[in-house]
Amino acid sequence: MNIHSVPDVPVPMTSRVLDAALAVFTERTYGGATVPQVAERAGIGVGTIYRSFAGKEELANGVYRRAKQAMLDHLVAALAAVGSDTGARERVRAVWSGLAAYAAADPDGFAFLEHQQHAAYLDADSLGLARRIDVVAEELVRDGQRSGDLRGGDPAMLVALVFGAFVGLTKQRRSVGTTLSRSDVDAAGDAAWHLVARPVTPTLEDHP
Amino acid sequence: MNIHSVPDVPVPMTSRVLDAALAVFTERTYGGATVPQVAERAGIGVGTIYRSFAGKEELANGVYRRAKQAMLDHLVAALAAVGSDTGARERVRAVWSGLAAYAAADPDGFAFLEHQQHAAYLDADSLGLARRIDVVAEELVRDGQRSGDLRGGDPAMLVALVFGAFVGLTKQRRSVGTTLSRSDVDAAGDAAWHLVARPVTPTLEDHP
Amino acid sequence: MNIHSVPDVPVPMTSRVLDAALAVFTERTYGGATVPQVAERAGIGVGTIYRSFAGKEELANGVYRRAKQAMLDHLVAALAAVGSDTGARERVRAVWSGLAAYAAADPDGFAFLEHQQHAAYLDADSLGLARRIDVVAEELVRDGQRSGDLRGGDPAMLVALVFGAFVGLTKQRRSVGTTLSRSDVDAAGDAAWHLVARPVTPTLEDHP
Amino acid sequence: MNIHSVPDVPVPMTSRVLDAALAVFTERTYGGATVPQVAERAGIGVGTIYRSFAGKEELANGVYRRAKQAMLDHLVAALAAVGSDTGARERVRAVWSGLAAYAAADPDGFAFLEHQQHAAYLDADSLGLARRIDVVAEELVRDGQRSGDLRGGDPAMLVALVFGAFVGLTKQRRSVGTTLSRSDVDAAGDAAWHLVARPVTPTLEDHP
DNA sequence: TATGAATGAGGATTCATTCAT
DNA sequence: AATGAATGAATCCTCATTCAT
Repeated sequence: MNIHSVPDVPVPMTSRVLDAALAVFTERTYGGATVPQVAERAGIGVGTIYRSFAGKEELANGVYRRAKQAMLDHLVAALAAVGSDTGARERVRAVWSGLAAYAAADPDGFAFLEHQQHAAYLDADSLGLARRIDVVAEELVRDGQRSGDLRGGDPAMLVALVFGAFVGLTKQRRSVGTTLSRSDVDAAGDAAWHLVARPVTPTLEDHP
Repeated sequence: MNIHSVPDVPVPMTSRVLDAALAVFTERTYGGATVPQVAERAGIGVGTIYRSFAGKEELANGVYRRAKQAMLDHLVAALAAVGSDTGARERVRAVWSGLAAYAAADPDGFAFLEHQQHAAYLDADSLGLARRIDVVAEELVRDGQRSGDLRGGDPAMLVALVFGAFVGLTKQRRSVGTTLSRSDVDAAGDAAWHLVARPVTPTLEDHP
Repeated sequence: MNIHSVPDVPVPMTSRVLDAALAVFTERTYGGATVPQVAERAGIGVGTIYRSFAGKEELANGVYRRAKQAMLDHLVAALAAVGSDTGARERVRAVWSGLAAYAAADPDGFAFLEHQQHAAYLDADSLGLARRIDVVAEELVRDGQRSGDLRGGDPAMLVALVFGAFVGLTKQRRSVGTTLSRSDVDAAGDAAWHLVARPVTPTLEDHP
Repeated sequence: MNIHSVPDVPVPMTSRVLDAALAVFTERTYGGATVPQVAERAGIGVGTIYRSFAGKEELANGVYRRAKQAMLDHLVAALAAVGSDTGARERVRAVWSGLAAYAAADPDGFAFLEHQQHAAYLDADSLGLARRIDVVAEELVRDGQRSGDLRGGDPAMLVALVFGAFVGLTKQRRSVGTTLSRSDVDAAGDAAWHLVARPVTPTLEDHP
């Protein structure tokens, strides 16, 4: 039924609630969503939600955590696929593809993660998970900078630029109602590579 | 007091309300903000808000419109400053600086505009304004593509990538609590240029 | 301009306010009317109302009192016109015509007086005035009963029946949007007379 | 508990709310009543009201409809009791008794129906019901006029006179705090009969 | 004197949460 | 375990009243 479900296995309650909550929170924002709306979407009674989650806030943390973890899993899987001894370009490509894979597999999850102001309800665990993904990405950038393949500057900034570019892309696609094709992803990924690649022709300017 | 105020002139009610609403909406999201919170922030009574705005929704449209217009003004001003006969690189730089100038002058406004799900309350006028800014940017990209300075592909996609990169940058800075320095902006702008620049034939330079 | 105004004399503030308040209270009920609505109807500022009346409640008492007094005046005038030495039939006719004259001259006032639940805001003076009109009518009934022209029973009850019949008539006419013609009034007045007239011994006439 | 309840059956929520709303609306007018007042009277939470009724307006329609229907039922029952082949006098008596029976069984309902300005919130269904009761009464008058038992004139007017007289009676009784006794009703009903009866040729009796 | 902007208590309505079934 | 009726605090909004102009 969705990225988080397994065929032929009855979807457990918690998962159904998270699915519904993700859909509703994504569509209406945490603050704009109501628990009854989540219940209706899940096809269950309101009270049932409270059997799995202490309240709306914990529910939102559950949604956030599951999505963030899935995104991390996709990134890690994409990086693992190219191996750890490839060049920076391959690894950036892998990251970009990993993001695309997750965004394709769980568009609502991706969109939800991009909402601003999660701060109002995120707990320490959720924040820690968010931090881990940043750390992975920043480490990657540092590696690339060390090898001379990536441009210099604050790794966090480069990560933010690439990640932001990808988010911008998905947002635009969402606004026009289309999905990213394989070639769109590749074309944009190529562009994103140049965003962080050590500029060519720099030979003259950088080291005269 | 803020980007929208003029020294030594008493701030009109509407403006005070918009200022407060922007701050509260940005901090807590439209759905998470309450009208009393806005009133308290503005230092006025709740009822006073309803003298200037028909309701929370119209208030949010006012906030959105003012911010979007200011962003557009900054972009137009930055482009006007470099003239219309400059090369693509100069113009991309101008756009990037214009965004930075607006984000620096009105950080809350910039952040608010980046919120997702404005759709729940934006009216036709607001949507029209949003569209205008996109049109300006896309036209710029088309020009650059025609002259061969920018890479090919859907102009809207390139705009989304650049804009997204900038948003990612501001978001990251906000999360660590620092502001963008002039050199940060320039460094990131240089990176963003390569995001859209026509790639130098990679065969020779990259793998000689 | 209305029953309470005199030609060529500028309408004093208090009167304008009462006129507007009567119209609004009649149309929307005391509880459903707002002071700003009264102000707008009067073509004046809200604050101005509070220069003549301490509040909405006192305003309603003013409206009530003026209307009740006008009704009393009409009744007294009609009775005076037929003199005090006429028969019961003439006097009942006079009362009926007096009511009709007032209802014609000040339809809103008449309708307002018929609203239920004035009790929520009427003060002692207003209640006293209301009582006076009842006393006049009951005394009239008692006279007629003494002379043998009117049927027996609680005078207050007979008054209530006649008065109620008249109110029912005006209400029905209001609901269909027509006004009472002279002949309507007379026909209904004739019927009303039989309501209180001492019945002719039915044994002979009805079953000869 | 009231006219609408059945012994030994737990009063359903809707009914409890209607009972309370009737009491509060009757006492304070639709515009002057508040939903919390209704809730308190019903001994339930405010939110509970909104489970049975969409809002104050729909609640008022429910109250109106239930009362109007009950009044209609009483009239129909009273008419059925005398049969359709009786004379006009019997049928007028039946109507009068039916009104009295309803007013006795549900004084608040009767009083509420007499409020003016229901128009502000009544919906089409409620208005249709109101019309039905008028149609029944007018048809009765037309029958009586055809048979020569009732005086001529617009049937709606005669209905209005009789109905108005009854309303005047209940209003007066309410104001003095007493209830109508059987003999009061009969005495007043006799008077009301003469209100609509074809007058006996006045020439002989009045001026022999 | 007349005004109407400003106010905040109060009104209608919603919604997170509980708990008896 | 699951439900959804019931709740009342919290929300949006209105309006009687005040007061500086």
